[in-house]
Amino acid sequence: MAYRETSRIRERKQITRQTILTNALRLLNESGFSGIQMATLARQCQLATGTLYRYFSSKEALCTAVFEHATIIEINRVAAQLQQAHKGVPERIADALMTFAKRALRAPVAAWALIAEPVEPAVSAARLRYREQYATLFAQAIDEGIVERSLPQQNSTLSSHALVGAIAEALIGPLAQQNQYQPWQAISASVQFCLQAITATPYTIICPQQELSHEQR
Amino acid sequence: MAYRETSRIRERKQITRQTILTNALRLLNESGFSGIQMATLARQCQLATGTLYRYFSSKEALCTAVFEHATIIEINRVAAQLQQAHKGVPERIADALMTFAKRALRAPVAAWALIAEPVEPAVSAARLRYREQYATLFAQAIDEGIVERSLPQQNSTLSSHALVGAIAEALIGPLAQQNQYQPWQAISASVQFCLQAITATPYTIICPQQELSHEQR
DNA sequence: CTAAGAAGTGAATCATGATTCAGTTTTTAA
DNA sequence: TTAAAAACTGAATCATGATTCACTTCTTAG
Repeated sequence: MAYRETSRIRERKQITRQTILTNALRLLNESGFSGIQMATLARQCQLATGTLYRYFSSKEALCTAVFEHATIIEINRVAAQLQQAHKGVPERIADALMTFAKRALRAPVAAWALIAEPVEPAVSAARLRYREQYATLFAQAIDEGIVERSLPQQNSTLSSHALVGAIAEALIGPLAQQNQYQPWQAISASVQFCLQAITATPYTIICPQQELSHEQR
Repeated sequence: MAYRETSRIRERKQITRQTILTNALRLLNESGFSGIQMATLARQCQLATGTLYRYFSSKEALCTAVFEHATIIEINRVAAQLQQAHKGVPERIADALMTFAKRALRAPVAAWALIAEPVEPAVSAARLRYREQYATLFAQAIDEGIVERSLPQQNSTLSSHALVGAIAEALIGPLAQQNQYQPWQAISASVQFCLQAITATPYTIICPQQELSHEQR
């Protein structure tokens, strides 16, 4: 017996892994999953292609990890909106949904990659986990709302899944093919739909076009 | 001497060519240029892969032709808007720009493919011709407007190119990466910008959100 | 310092999809 | 009916990018 992994090595590997993910994420933002090529990625990380396979068993596994890495970033943004202490739960949820949607529309290549780009089955499976994570987050907020009486009694797990499904649908539409409505219309309608669904009262959201026409006058 | 191409054969070849383009266009709408595979396309057309090469010298040439075919469809839509006899030129141009933008947002995979998907150089060159065709169309309308006095005197060629550039920019932004604004905001602002640019007077467009909130009340 | 055990390397191999081409079928004019 | 000239075919070949693996370098415990 001689070599044994030390914390120094563990940390170094952690950094290398992070480097790979960061560079892959940049490629994802530039041209989607199809833009991630093992040789290119290795070069950008200053590693040999073989080394990538010491960190990820296949390109599919790598793409899945990138997917999850990107998702965590988005999740954190949404989580931040859900934690605004000075606002009520319904408003926080509306903010979170809007943030989710706006970020998707602001980085559409990445959003398209995360939501609609045709990918291998393993990445599709990650998509399901991704929605699950969002649902969990929203479910916590809903539970909070129920406790503070700003939301009526309800099954928070069910509500949160419905909520994620509705907002994703509103984004998949505009980003993919077969929708009949327009992006912003779909988003505001969805947020309104979601909020009305969980508050069980009418809910009006501020329309970005109103801000625009105000500025221009 | 014996075989000589007859009109019967010429027509049959024309139909085959059209079949290829139609099937390729469907693939384009489904998953962009990367979704067009020679073997798949040949199968869908009930042809051998080699036959595709009798009609198009390479996949690149085929993609270019598909690009142009798709473009012609879009051009015809825009042209139809520009020909509405009962409306003034400025309104017709606004309608045409909106149509262009809306269609792009309604078929974003195709729009992304036509406007932003990374493609071979020959297809990029087709993009320039595509913009040129739009410019020509708008230039004709502008000239008409000048004659009927609904538009002030101006260089219609220059104006039309500026107009196409502005609206494309407003679409490339939302569909690609680095923009700061939202799709509908970008479109309405661009159409407003374009109309104000060519009419030299304030111009307000109807905001889709207003229709929405009206419906929902 | 040394040898076991990893980690890292990159050229060789494999898989996928574009392209070619030798052979087959179709079409035409005489 | 026939032979020239296409048109068509699809298996073979080529190109690109993922994956492997024999080898080298690094790290650690003794």
